[in-house]
Amino acid sequence: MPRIRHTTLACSPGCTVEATLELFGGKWKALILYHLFEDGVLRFGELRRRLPNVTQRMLTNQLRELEADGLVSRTVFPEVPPHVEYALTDLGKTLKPVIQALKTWGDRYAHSLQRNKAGD
Amino acid sequence: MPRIRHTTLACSPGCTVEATLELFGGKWKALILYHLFEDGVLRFGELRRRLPNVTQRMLTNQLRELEADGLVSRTVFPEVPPHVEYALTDLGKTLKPVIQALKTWGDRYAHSLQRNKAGD
DNA sequence: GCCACTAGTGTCAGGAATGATACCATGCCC
DNA sequence: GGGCATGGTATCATTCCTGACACTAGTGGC
Repeated sequence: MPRIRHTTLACSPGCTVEATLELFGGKWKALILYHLFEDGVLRFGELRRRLPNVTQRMLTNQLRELEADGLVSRTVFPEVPPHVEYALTDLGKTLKPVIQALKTWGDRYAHSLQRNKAGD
Repeated sequence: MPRIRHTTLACSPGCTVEATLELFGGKWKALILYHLFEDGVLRFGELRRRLPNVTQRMLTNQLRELEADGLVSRTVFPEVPPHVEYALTDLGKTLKPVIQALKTWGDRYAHSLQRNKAGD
């Protein structure tokens, strides 16, 4: 996914599908959004704990992109040690049905998938 | 997204979100699925015409992966010149609400996106 | 002084994803 | 025989994504 950068929005019909997908096509973005939907506001460290397989650098990266796309807000509290909170923006919250659809499908049909199961 | 290969399904809650995403995280898979939803059955060449920016190799590739995941069926007619038809499987059809959710969101909020608009 | 804590950043390297290009088979038409 | 059409493959190069690792700042605690 991501990995994916589209050039224009004026391509084929259904291109908005692609455009939407790019927003959370990043390897961990959907998961980040999911946790933010669950928990509301999360600090950087809390996110790290919820996503143990994600490198610090990757997490920062994905969060920055989500922020740049206006889906996630980043609030810095000028304290020591640092304190940063991440939350969904209003725009980000509108993605809830989309993420929900992904999760619903996954919960229901994940077992139907053949390929990745055994070897992977 | 692609490009993304997850290792286990038994990670965090919400992992099914990721798992689902991997199915059409490939650069063009969502678009392929979208066109199959629209048109039902499509020949290889018809898909190519609908996705002009996709290389032949990429299209083949993505179709093979969709087939491997059981979302798309491939029917070869032993004729000359070759004739191959692609269609959604029953499992593939269950993805409709998901793709629909992506499209609905995209149609409604695409204009709200800042980043990719101008320069990109 | 030394270490720890939080939220990062910088650099490097490996590998996967993607694109460009050329090539193949076969039957038909001229 | 030459060219066209369809649905691919093979090979190569490149770009991009991702991960590992080390490093930073400022304050508090020992």
